[in-house]
Amino acid sequence: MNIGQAAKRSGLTVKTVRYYDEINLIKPIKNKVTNYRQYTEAELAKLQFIGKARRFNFSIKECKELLSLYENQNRSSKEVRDITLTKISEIDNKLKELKNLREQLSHLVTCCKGNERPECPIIDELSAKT
Amino acid sequence: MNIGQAAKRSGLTVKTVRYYDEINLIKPIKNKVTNYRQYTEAELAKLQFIGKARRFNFSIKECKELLSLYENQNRSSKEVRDITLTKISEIDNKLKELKNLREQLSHLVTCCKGNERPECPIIDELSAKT
DNA sequence: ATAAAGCCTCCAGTAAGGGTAAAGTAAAGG
DNA sequence: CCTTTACTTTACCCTTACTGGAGGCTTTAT
Repeated sequence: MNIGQAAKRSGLTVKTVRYYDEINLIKPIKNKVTNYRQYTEAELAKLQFIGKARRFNFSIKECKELLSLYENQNRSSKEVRDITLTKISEIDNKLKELKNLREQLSHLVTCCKGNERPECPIIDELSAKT
Repeated sequence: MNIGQAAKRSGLTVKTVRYYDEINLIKPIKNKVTNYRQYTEAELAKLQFIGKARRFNFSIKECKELLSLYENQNRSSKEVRDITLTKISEIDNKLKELKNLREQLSHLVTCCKGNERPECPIIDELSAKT
């Protein structure tokens, strides 16, 4: 199938699918005459796989690893699990950081009157010498 | 003072300070002879202000707004507060999204045996049609 | 006098595509 | 058969917020 079909059926944009070809993630064969990309059902399945992995917040690099495990019948489920655990721990770090930020910002907000006057504890905090 | 001093005292890198000049965030005067950037104490204070705002997760664009409020003696604290509230709500959205992802991934991990065998519920999930 | 440190500009790269343009190709309608 | 419309191609610049490096001045220290 052409790239438009592959994109539609995978829920990705044509741009994205073309990008995945460019970075050697999923390279279809090309029609020698028209120079159009030709996607097989197997390649479509990989596009769908990548799309889902991306939605799970895996980076392209991680998607590449997962894809090679997906294609490898001799994989150990441990490898997949380890990548996932690493991702979870990254998410945990990000969560901790964001919670901390939220805490600090919301503290500042409660201190600020939010009126027409210029006095502002938020600005004061941002101006404070560390 | 020269850029090296300004960078050191603001806790930013020389590269970053130069970048802030380039994007018209904080533009020092330049010595006509040596072409060196010359930072005043007031500009240093702004660099410190930006540094802190960035650490609070404000984007450069938001830093620009905050900086103009910082410099405006007629500001209303409400404006500052509103920017901060918007930032908090963005953080909340991100938190929600990350918590959701974490939930799903950790569920998958508990389903996966993580052994030497190839059967893997994580791969299966990523392979599943939508 | 010379070497090291500091400064300058310009160029390229990062993640993961998005936007647009010019041009070739295909399919449908008249 | 011709035209219009839809699809595809490559190529280039844009995004965020910098970071790194090359090559070349200036200042400072020895």
